[in-house]
Amino acid sequence: MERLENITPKRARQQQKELAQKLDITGRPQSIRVVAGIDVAYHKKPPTGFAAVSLLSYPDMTPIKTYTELDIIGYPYIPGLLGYREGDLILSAIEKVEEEVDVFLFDGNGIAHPRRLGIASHIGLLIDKPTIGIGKSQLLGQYKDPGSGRGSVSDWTDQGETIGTVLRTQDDTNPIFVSPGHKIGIKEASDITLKCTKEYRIPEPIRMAHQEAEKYKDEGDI
DNA sequence: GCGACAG
DNA sequence: ATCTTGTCGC
Repeated sequence: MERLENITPKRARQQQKELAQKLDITGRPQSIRVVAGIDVAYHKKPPTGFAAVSLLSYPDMTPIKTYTELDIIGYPYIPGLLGYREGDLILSAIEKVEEEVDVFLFDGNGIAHPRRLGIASHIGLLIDKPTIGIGKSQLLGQYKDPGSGRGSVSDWTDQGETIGTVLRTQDDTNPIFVSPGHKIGIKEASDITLKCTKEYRIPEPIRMAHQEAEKYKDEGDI
């Protein structure tokens, strides 16, 4: 099978520009019943990574099931090329999912990226499903501080174009950076993300995947 | 050239 | 991301 990680940084950046042309950032998923959160945890010794894909019902956020995958990571962390580092591992985990998933939430950005192809957009194109990128910090661009209350949003722009929203998910807590990955619009991505947030800053699907990935890490070495 | 840089 | 203790606050 095609190994996403076997590509030089130079070629990867060129490929990103091409793939970004195929993105669809309009509309919204038909009816949303199941959302999945994805996260990857790392071991230190062998560059080992653990991916977790947690499925939750929408909008109540009731846990359904979690799928995981463990493997060696063969690509370094290079800002802007996160998809090439975690892509293969994540795709393997997603292939195991049997249920129908309506939207995937990623730990990382969507079109809020130097070449408009953050990991959420990249994976979204490969699986041809709606995806949303959730960042905990600002990678690029500008924005006006949102209000201090939960639900306050502000446009996130870069190079003169809107790339997402800065969303306050809890009163008086740092906002999160939301950008559409693929097959979803900016407004829709922001609204869905807020509904996936309960009592914490981070959306439940991603919190669960994060938690599951670390749990799996403790248990067994490869 | 210099500084920044999701996870 | 990961390495790590205590500590302020609901």
